[in-house]
Parts: sequence; C-alpha cells; structure tokens
Amino acid sequence: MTDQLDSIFAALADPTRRAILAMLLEDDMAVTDVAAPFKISLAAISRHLSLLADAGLIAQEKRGRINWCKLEPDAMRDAFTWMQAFGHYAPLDLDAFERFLEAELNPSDSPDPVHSDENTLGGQGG
Amino acid sequence: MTDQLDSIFAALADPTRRAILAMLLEDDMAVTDVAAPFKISLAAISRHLSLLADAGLIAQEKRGRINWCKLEPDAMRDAFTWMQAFGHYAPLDLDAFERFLEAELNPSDSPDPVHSDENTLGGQGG
DNA sequence: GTGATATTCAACCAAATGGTTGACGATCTA
DNA sequence: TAGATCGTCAACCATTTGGTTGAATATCAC
Repeated sequence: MTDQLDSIFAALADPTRRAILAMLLEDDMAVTDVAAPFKISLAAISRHLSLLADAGLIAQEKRGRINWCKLEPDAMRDAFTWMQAFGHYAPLDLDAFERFLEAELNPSDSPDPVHSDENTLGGQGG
Repeated sequence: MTDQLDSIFAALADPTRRAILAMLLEDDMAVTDVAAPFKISLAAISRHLSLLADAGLIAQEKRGRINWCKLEPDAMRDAFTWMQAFGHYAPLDLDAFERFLEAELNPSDSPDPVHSDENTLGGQGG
C-alpha cells in the first residue's frame, strides 16, 4: 500500500508525465496524439504512459491499432489524502491550478503540448 | 516553478522521506533523533533531510551542534493544488491519513519509527 | 586541550530512470 | 498481398538515486 504512494508520487515527479495528465484532463487520446506535441521519441512517450498506467493514473484500452489513454483521477486520491493532513489547505483553487497548466504546458524549454485558452476543465468523460 | 513540483513530488516518492515528514508532524527533531528508528546510516538520513530541505518541505536550523528539522507544510500547497483539480476529492479525511501513518510508519520491512497510538496530529509547534 | 557527540562530506557502488535507435507485431487501406 | 500506420520491445547509454564507509568539521563537556 505504501508502494502505491511511491509509484504515484514518482509518476507525478516528471514534468512530461504531468503534462500528459493535464492533456488527458481534456479528453481521451491515442498514444500517437499524446506524443505529437513533445520533442522526445514516441517510444519514450510510450514508456511514460506505461509508467502512468502502472501507477494507476491512466487506463489504456486498445481498440484496433489505437491504444486509447484515459485519465483515472481516482488513483490520485490516496496521495491527495496523504498530503492533505500536512496543512489545512484551502478547498479547490481552480485559478491556481490553471496557472500551473499555463506554466507546465507552455514553458519555454518544453513542447507546448496544448493551448489552454479553451478552458475545458472537468471534461473527462466517465 | 515547474521545477518546484518536480522536487516536491520526487521528495514525496520515497517511503523513508514520507516517514520522516510524518515524524516531524509530531514535533521538531534533531538529525540524530530523526535517524534513530531507521536501519540505514545517519549519513543517508542526513542526505534525505537535505533533499527535503532543498524541496522546501522542511527547514533546518543549526543551534550549537544540533541541526533542528522542522516541517514546512506550506511547501506542499502547490503540489496539493496541482493534484486537486484532477478529482473533486473530499475535504480532509483524517481517518484515512492515520491509516497511512500506520502503514508507512509500521510496515514489516521498515524501521517502526514511531508508534502512533499517541494521536497527536496537528501538534507541530512553530 | 582532550575526548565525546552531532553532522556533513567525499569516494565509491549498484540499481533505477529517461533518453535514443532499430526491429518487430498488429491493424488498417489500397 | 503490399504498404502505411500504430505502438511496443530490446539493446544500449548517460545521469541520477540511494545506499555504504571513513574522514573531516564543529560544538559541547570535562
């Protein structure tokens, strides 16, 4: 059970993986489409996705030759609970989160995976 | 700024470091006392503490030959905010957190750093 | 000053991580 | 069937990580 926290936090410690999760917040995506905005190879993205799937943060489902990636936000709950007791943080601050999206998805050294003026947060289909 | 999330999540990805943070939740501690319950060397603990300090999760203050370690829960806020938008998680579930403490502080393969029947959560003095 | 205590530093090592490239299996399309 | 597309796998490489031990530094106690 502590292994799960290990893998969740480790998965979140990489900016590419966090960017991928943010992309999947908007919609389910094929591996190739996930990879498209990044400078690194498709194989590298594929491995990031495997790691995210191992951590339970995404689910992958192969239909035909397309491997669909879908966010599993529930997997974050335990890690979230763990952190929560360290400070009595304010409930959801969506402004702050959107600032993160800006910073993580559009940094100068990174691939600008999506533009965030669409503002479709919460659009993950069950 | 995205570097900060990297280092926070990476710091939290190690069970020894999470156990240390949980210990510091109860009280400020000297490096030697932090290290006492663990099987690994003092030098290793010292490096874990440096890493936690670099991430901003603890502050260290040397008084005499004692290097006091103090939790800095505010450093977790950004990471917390980042996670929060992925699910509309319930507000503070202290029961769940205490189950984590049990699991992380008393696993069979780990050093049993503290016993948690004291139940002094929130007792970090400034 | 001498010695014990508290802590960090440096050198070293094994394993994990994150990237690459090229080959491969599967699936769609012509 | 042939060829393009989707995605993973395997081998390789450099860097980071987490541990070790022994030496070094700084402070406290005598």
